[in-house]
Amino acid sequence: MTFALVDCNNFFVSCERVFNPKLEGKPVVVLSNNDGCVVARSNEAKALGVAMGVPLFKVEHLIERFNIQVLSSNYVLYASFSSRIATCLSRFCENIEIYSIDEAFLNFDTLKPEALIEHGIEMRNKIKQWTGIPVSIGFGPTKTLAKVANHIAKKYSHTGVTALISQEKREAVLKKFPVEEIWGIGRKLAPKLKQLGINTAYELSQYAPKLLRKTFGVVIEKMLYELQGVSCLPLEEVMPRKNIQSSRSFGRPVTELQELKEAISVYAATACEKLRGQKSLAQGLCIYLHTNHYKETIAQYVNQKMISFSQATNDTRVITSYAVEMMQEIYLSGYEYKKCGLILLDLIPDRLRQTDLFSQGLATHMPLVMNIMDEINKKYGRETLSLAVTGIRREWQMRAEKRSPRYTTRWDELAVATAD
DNA sequence: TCTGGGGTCCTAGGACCC
DNA sequence: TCTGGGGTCCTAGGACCC
Repeated sequence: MTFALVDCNNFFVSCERVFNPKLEGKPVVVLSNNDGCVVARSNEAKALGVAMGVPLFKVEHLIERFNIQVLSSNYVLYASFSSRIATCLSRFCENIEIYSIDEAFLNFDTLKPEALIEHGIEMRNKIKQWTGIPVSIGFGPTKTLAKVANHIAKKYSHTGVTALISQEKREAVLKKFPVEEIWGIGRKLAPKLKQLGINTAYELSQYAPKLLRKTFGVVIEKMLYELQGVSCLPLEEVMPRKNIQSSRSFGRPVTELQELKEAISVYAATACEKLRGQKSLAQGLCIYLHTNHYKETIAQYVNQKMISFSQATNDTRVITSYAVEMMQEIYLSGYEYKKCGLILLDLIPDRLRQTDLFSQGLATHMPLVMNIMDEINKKYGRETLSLAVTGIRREWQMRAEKRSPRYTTRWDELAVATAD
């Protein structure tokens, strides 16, 4: 087996730079929703000590002192770059797993090991040329080793491409690779492994598999084999979601039921659009709301409610009306709410649609109305059509004060070429 | 003042059954 | 009174990822 992992460098920052070249060479960070945390950093910002995931207010001093450029996140723009990159990749390989917005695994079993690096460099150059986004590429006999290779490529390689195929090279690299940097070893597991004397990826790969499984479970056992070059994690090309969640923190504390109903309706519309996009139906729905648990001085309230539908659906109107009703049931007045959200549960393919015995006429029309709504929104921009219950003023909506224009998906926000 | 959002998989424990 | 053992299904919670 030969896997490649293609990973975009500082993805969100790179997207911003494509349309705003003045950001090139400068320290730049991109913020999470609500402008809360740092979720992407340019190399320059990393070098200044801005940590991943840090709340903005904690690095305010660095931003001021070093004049770091700060941007709100623009997910519509990033998603559009992501799909362009996926299109490029499909020119090089038929078997692709889109792992996240900025990463993809590719299968290259048919390519000779000697040819990998050259092939990688060509892919990298083409992606840069066609989309403007720099990527790093790692090759390995397993997904975990491709991840390690990608890490090495990003950190040490001039070409941005690394292959870890031969036994000797793999061992040499793993002996210097800290155990906490392995894909799947997080903040809790790393100290436990170190207590057992496992400090490097190599030491993990040489541990007794059965003992490891007993202490940490099957996930870590698979990791051990993956590090040895035995593939346990297959390429998963199509991954329809099993649940779809939509939620946001509010831009300000929310106390009124009316606003919560608006918010949950907006999230329902987003989630249902995704649901139809992956051609699924939901069989259940969970909604939740809570106050700000970081604020110890205010009264706290957390609640959720879950239901199963009698008939699987992807109709925004049906799901919204359930969501609004459920919100009414779990809402209590007198609290300052920070966030609410909704999860569509137990998704199944929509070809399994069961028409209800008692509502045949209506049921057959429902998909059509939703399809038309999706088409219109796709053509004329998000929320050209929406349900009235989602509200107009939406004062509760999150902050995004420094967002760049949606250059690639809105006619009115296209980039403009000027002569200055 | 200011602390994201959306996922996956695994496991332990309870309820229930034979 | 005996209070075993194995199986399934469900759920909540933990850990991790980007």
